[in-house]
Amino acid sequence: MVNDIKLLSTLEAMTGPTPHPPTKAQLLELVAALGTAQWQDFAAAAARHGLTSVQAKLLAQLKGPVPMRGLAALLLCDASNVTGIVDRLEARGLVRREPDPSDRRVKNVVATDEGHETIRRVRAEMQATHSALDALDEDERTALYDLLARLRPGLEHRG
Amino acid sequence: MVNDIKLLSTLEAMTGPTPHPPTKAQLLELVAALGTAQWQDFAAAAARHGLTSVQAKLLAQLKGPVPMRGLAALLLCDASNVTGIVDRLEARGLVRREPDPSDRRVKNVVATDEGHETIRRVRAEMQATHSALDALDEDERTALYDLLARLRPGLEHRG
DNA sequence: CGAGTTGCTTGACGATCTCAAGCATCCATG
DNA sequence: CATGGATGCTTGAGATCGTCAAGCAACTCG
Repeated sequence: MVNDIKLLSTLEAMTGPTPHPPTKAQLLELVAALGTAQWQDFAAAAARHGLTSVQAKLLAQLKGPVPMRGLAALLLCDASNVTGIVDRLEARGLVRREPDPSDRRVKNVVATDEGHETIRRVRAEMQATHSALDALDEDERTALYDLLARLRPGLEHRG
Repeated sequence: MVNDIKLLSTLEAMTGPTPHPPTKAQLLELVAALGTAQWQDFAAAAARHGLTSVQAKLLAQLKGPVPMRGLAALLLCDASNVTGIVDRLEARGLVRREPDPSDRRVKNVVATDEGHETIRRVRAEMQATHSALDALDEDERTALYDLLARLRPGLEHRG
């Protein structure tokens, strides 16, 4: 593919010389470092609102009503763990437990207005992440998005 | 920059049509999802070796001797927290505390041979991450590396 | 109806995390 | 040198997070 040569040289011109293609290990390390940095940015923003990162992560899942069991699946943890997290969020009025009309065993968790507003602010206050993305222009963001989208299938479908 | 147009069209040719540039929110969500997936891949690999993710993360920092204080800075947590984590790693022979020759207050933490070997295996067993990266060819990996490297400054230098 | 399954909670226990206190060691200033 | 203030680490209290086992209520199927 001839264009790939151009792509490579273009990027080298933008970012300084790339010492040949990166090792898989180097790429892995970079991905890990950025993932960690972004998570800490998220945790810090959540802490400013008196939330732990786990509480904020749970709150972020609540676009609609979600049963406890579903939250456990989303967070990849035991259902009994979700009970405690929701307890604390509910005690602060950020979340509500509603009975499921079609199955009386199920309790659906819903974010209150204050809950929605809080998680919206947390996302908005991830300054490090926002400013990092601002360093890219529109074409670069598109390129990044496409590359990351190609990584998704491999990472999500796991045992 | 004329070349960016070529870059964009090249990537579109490789990845299929992109429905216009992604929202910052979409990109953010994708980055978050992949960061989470990679972290869980890491945690699962660590668990197979009887390590918690935090223990594995600490072990991953030990290319050389690092004082307790330095570990606290790297992990962005309180020094008293590091004490407990190192205690448990030391009890399993993965890590050693050595006195610092130039400052008797300091204890340097060093990975034992078994510690190095364990973290090496954990990295090698991150199957989901490895197979995700295998989906990219060499030029794409280079492009991804360069784009991520440009994100680094914004994310790392934080207050 | 009865046996098995599923959804949630509870209790026990360990790991992680922070804060306040404490001890030993440095270091800077007099 | 002496001493007061930093600095590095540990300890203990207390909260959250995470798992597992056990229990109860409700659903499902025969």
